[in-house]
Amino acid sequence: MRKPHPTLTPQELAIMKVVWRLGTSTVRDVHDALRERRPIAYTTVLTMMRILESKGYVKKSKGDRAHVYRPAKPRHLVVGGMVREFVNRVFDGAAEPLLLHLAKDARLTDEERDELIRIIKESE
Amino acid sequence: MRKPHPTLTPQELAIMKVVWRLGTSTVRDVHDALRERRPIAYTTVLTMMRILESKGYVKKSKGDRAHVYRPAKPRHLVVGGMVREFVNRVFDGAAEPLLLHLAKDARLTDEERDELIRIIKESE
DNA sequence: GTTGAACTACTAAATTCTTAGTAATTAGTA
DNA sequence: TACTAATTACTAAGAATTTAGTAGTTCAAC
Repeated sequence: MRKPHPTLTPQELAIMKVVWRLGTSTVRDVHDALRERRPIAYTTVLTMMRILESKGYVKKSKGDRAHVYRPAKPRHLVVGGMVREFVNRVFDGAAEPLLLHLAKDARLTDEERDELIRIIKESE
Repeated sequence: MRKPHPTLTPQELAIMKVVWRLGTSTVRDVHDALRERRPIAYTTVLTMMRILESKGYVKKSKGDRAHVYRPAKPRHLVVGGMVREFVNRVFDGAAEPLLLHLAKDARLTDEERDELIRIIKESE
């Protein structure tokens, strides 16, 4: 009746950000990292890791004591998919309006502006 | 326990796209427009319109026969909010990585590229 | 070897989102 | 007036998402 989220749900993403940052992590590592920002139960993180594993976003291997997780898909690929999904859903697939929108009110440094212009010119 | 969607849910957005496009519409108008793309029940649209009204995205007024709806918030404002939420959630608030990502694989025409560069230069 | 801490598997419940049905109302028409 | 078509209000239910508890296992230390 209702479609599953086509990419990462908000909480899945929050977990994956930590997994990508740490490279290799146990549930405890991820739990510790998340708890710095908000209260969350250990078993909640465990459940999310299990879901992420079943969806193919992380891989689990036998560690010394606890299981060791590592990302199964590189960050840029997954985030790229999320960007594409967003552009499709909100802008009907047209990236340009979003680019314009961002370019207008993003606070960019001179260096960032230069780099961006360079990349745009290269992209033809 | 679970947070409500901070902006428009996917189906709310699909409805709002029609409402923004038509400017003034009845439930039937929106239903007809949506049905061109996918099967959906009249009462489903009705329910969504009621939700959108309660959330303040559309306004209802007495029409000749059916209620007449019109957008309560301009498209660019709502979409802007969605972009901001996305940037916050996925890129921790930094617009630049998203801009770079889009600039790299957006298929832009020469005109679009020029316009974009002009806007970036103006934005300092 | 027993105890305790850490960890996992399994289960479950609250909430949101999506979809739609049923009954009631309204207005036009035979 | 009685019937019909359109519309609305109310209700509901299934799937997805998020959160976490309970029971059981494993490993290390005493």
